[in-house]
Amino acid sequence: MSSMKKSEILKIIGQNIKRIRLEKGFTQVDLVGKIEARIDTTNISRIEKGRTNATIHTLYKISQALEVPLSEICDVYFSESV
Amino acid sequence: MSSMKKSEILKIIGQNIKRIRLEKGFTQVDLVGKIEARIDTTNISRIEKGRTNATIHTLYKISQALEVPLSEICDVYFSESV
DNA sequence: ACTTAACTTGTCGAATATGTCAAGTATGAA
DNA sequence: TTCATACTTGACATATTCGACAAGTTAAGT
Repeated sequence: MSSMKKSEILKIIGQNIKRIRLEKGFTQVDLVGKIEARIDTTNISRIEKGRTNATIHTLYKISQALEVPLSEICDVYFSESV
Repeated sequence: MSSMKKSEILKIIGQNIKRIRLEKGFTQVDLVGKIEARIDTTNISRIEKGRTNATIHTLYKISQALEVPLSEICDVYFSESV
């Protein structure tokens, strides 16, 4: 399990975001409202679905809205055997 | 310190990567050689310098080459007071 | 001074992320 | 059924990433 495919990474990131968002009881619209920086539900939906390879700044904005560290969103398993 | 500017985030991410890379004694060329996935030193340099808003997949590839979890690269301080 | 290695930076083209808008789906309540 | 809320998806325009190549810079060693 040395390196995951791109689609797998994106899916995991998206699942992380959706899981945290639901745990906190937020809707996608809530997230958009919580941050001054521009972002919209279309993109959030696509990221949660793993359909888009988000930039780190977009993920940072989402982490701010979710009130979690960016690193929590980026929590993808790691294997030492590269 | 509720939300950092885009340029600040990118700079921190870049510093993380460069610090880890140097700690491990790798050159940028080393990194490129360590992963089968295509990536080049031009982009690594720009990311380390905070000049480019990298996608999560690119950062993942770099994390693989650095042999650290993606979340370590994405370690940006978090403030509860959003 | 010269060479080499490591890194930076500019440019180019192709691919794609993002915001915006519109339309569609799903669910639940009245 | 009707309405509202939440989410998804497609299309479009704009901006930017990313790989590539070339050229420039910096630092260390001989």
